[in-house]
Amino acid sequence: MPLSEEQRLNMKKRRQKILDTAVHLFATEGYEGTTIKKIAEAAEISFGNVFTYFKDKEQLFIASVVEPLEAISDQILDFNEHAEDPVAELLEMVKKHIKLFAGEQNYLTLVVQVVGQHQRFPEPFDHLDQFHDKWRNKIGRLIESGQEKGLLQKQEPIPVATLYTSLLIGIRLNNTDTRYSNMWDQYITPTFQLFGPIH
Amino acid sequence: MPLSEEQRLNMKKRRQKILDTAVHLFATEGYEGTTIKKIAEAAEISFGNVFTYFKDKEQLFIASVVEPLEAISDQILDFNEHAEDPVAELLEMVKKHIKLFAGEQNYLTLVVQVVGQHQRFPEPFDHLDQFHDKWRNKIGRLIESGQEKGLLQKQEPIPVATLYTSLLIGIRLNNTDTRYSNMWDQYITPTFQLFGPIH
Amino acid sequence: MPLSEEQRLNMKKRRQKILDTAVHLFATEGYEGTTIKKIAEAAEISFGNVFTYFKDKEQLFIASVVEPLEAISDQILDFNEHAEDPVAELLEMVKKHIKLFAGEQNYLTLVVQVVGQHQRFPEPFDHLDQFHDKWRNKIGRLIESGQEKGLLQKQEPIPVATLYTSLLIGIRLNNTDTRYSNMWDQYITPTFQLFGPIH
Amino acid sequence: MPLSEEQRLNMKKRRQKILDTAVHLFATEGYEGTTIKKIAEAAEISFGNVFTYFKDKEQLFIASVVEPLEAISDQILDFNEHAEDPVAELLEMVKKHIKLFAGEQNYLTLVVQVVGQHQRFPEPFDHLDQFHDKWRNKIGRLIESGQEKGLLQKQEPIPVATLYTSLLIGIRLNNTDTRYSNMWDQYITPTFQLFGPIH
DNA sequence: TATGAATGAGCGTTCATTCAT
DNA sequence: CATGAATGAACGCTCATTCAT
Repeated sequence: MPLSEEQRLNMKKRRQKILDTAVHLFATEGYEGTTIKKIAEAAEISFGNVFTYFKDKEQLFIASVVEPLEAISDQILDFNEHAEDPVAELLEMVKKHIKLFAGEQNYLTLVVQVVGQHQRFPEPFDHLDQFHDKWRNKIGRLIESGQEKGLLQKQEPIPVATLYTSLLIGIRLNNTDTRYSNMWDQYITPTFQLFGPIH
Repeated sequence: MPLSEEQRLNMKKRRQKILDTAVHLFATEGYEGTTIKKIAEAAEISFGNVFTYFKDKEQLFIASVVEPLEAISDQILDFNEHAEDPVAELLEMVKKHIKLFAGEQNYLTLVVQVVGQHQRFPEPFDHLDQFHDKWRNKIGRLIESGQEKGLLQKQEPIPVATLYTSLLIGIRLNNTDTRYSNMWDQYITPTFQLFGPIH
Repeated sequence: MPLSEEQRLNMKKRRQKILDTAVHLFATEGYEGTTIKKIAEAAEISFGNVFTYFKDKEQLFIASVVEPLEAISDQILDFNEHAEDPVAELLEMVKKHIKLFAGEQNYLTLVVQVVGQHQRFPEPFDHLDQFHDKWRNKIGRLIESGQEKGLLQKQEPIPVATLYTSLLIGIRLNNTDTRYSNMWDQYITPTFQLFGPIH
Repeated sequence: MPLSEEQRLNMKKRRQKILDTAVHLFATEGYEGTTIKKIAEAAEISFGNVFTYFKDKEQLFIASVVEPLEAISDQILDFNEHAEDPVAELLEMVKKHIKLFAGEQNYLTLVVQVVGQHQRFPEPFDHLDQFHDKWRNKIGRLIESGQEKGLLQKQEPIPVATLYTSLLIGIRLNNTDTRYSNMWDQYITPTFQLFGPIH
C-alpha cells in the first residue's frame, strides 16, 4: 500500500522539523548534551518516531551538519571569480559573507564544534573540509585575478584565502552575544584590507 | 605527621599530569566524550585517584580551561602599547601571536569549544571573556596610537582589534591538520594588513 | 496511539510488584542496604525499568512507606468512638489491632525504620506522623467516653492512647521471629489493662 | 618497645571517643549513611587511625551496639525479683525503666535499627536478644511472685513481661520529638496497669 | 508509520580498605 | 602509632536502542 501524497508531504515536513530541532540542540548543548528525548519533545513528535527518520543518533548528527551545508553553500559560493573588476567583486563578497555569517549563529556554532573536534566527528568534518577547499580555491582564483590586474598586492593567494575564511568563522565564534552585533558593518573595511588592495 | 617533601612534589607532578591529560582529551573528544576512566588511564593513575585532585569532572574541566590561561596570558599580552613606533610593534606582535597560536593547538581547541558553547560552560567562559576584553583593549590602544601618529588608516580601533583576535582563533580552528603548518609564516603579512598600515 | 487496555493492566501489576518487592527489601535490608539492582532482580524486571515507574530511589522509598499506609489506615481506624459500650469497643479494637499488627511484619518493620530515623526520612515520616495523630486522637476520644461513663479509671486519655500505639509497634518490633507467634492471643488481656477498666 | 602508661591511657580515651561518635552517627544516619570519614572528623582523629582501633566498619558497628549494652544492662536489671512486696518493686522498676529509656535516645535508636533489621545485623542482634531474654525472664519471675502472693491477676508471666519490654522500646520509638517529653511521668501509672495489680 | 515501555551498558561519584611514609 | 593518598568495586542514574503493540 503506497503512501498517499499527503502522507509523503507530512513525513517530509516532520523530518525537516526533527532536523531543525537537532541543529539547534546540537549547537547549543553539544552532542552528548543533546538527547533523543529532548529532540522529540522539542519537535513535538514521539520519542520512538525519531528513529523512523534517522537510523541512529550519529546519522542524525551527520545530517544536521551536512544538509544545511548544501543549503548554504550556494549562497557562500555566490560570487564571480571571473569578474571584470575583481576588487569590487571581492568587496561585495566580503559584505555578503559577513551578512550571511552574522545571521547564521546556530548552524555555524555546530560547524565550529565539528571542526574543533574533527577527530571525533570525521564523517561530517570531511564534508565541511571538502566544501572549505572548494570555497578557498574559488576565492584564491579571484585574488589571483586581482593581482594579475595589478589591483592587489602580490601575496600567495591560498594563504590569504585561508586567512579570510578563518577570519569569518573567528568573528562568528567571538561574537557570542549581541553586545557588538551592530559592529558587523564595521568589520567590512578592515576585513577587506586582508587582500591588500592598492589604492 | 605531614607529608614529606618528596610526596608533596610527587603529588604536584601527578596533578599536573592529570591536568595535561584532561586538556588534551577535552580538546579532542569534548566534555562528554571525555570520561574520567579515559583520563585516569591516559594519566596512568587509578580511577578514583582523579578525585583526590579534583572535586568532580566539572571542576577538572574548569581547571583545564583556566589554569593554562594563566600560564599563557602573559605571553599573549607581551607587547608595548606605548611603543615609539606602533606599527613596528604591531608587526612584531602579529609575529609573536601567530607563532604562539601555531604551537598551542591542544589548549586552543579547548578554548574554541568553551567559546563556541559558552551557554553550556558559563564559568570557564567568563574567565576567557575577561581575558579577551583585556587583550582586545590593549591592542586597541596600540592601534589608536598608530592612528594618531598618522601611520595607520583611521578605523574604529576596537572592532579592528576584535577582528584581529577573531582571525587568530579562526586560523587555529581552520588549520586542523598539518597540511598547512608551513603556511603560518605566510599569514603574517596579510594579517598585518588588517590594521591598515600606510606605506 | 495510546496503550492498550492489556498493557495498562500489565504496567499496573508491574508497578505493584516493584513496590511490594521494595517494601520487603527496605524493611529487611534498610535504605542503603537495598539497591535498585536487588529490587529489579527480585521483581524479575530489568534494572532500568524500575525508573519507568519511580523517578528515583527516594521516590520509591517514599511510595513504599506511604502507599501501604493508605491501604491499611482504614482498617486501623475501623472502630466506633461513639459506641454505646466504650469498654467492649476498646476490647474489640485491641483484638483487631493485635491481629492486624501480627500479620503485617514486613511493612511495619519499614515503618519502624522511618520512625526510628525520622531525621533521615522527613517526608515519609510526616505522613506516618499525621496518621498517628489522627489515630491517637480517635482512641483518646473513645477512652474519654469510657471514663465519663465511669467504666474506666480517670487517666489522661492522650498519654494512654500514646502508650497503646507504642505498645503495638513495640510488640511488632520485639517479635522478630516466629518463636512467640502463638503468643499474640495472650497479649490481648494485659494490653487491654492499659486502659484501666473497672471491674 | 612497650607503650608508656600515658600512651595507653590516651589510646583508651581515643578508642572511647571513636565509639561514642560512632554510636551517635550510626543512630542518626544509619549504617551506610555513616562513613568512616565522618566518624574520624567528628572524633577529631585522622581517617586512617580509626582502623588502628577497629578492624573494619562492621566491627566498629558491632562494638557500638554491644559495648554500651554492657554498660546499661546492669542498670536495667537493677530490681529485686525476690522482693517482699513484688507489686511495690514492680512500680519502682517501671519508674526506673521509664526514666532510663527517656534519657537514652541515642543508643536506643541504634538498638531499634538492629532489632528492626536483625537479618542484616545478626551478630549485634544476637547480643541484644540474649540480654532481652535475660531481662524478660527476670521480670517474669517477679510477676510470678506477685501472682503467687495474690497481688496480681493471673496471667502468663512471660507474655506480660514481653509486652512490658515492647512497651518501653515502643515509647522510645514513638516519642521522636520533645512535644511529649513532659509526658514521661504520665506513662508510669498506665504502664503499671499492664501487670494487672489487684486493688 | 507511530508509540513509549523495556533493556542494559556506561557514566560520574562514593567510600571501605590498604599501605607507604 | 598516625597519616592521608591510592585503589577499585559498587552504587544510582541516564539514555541510545529495540521492539511489541
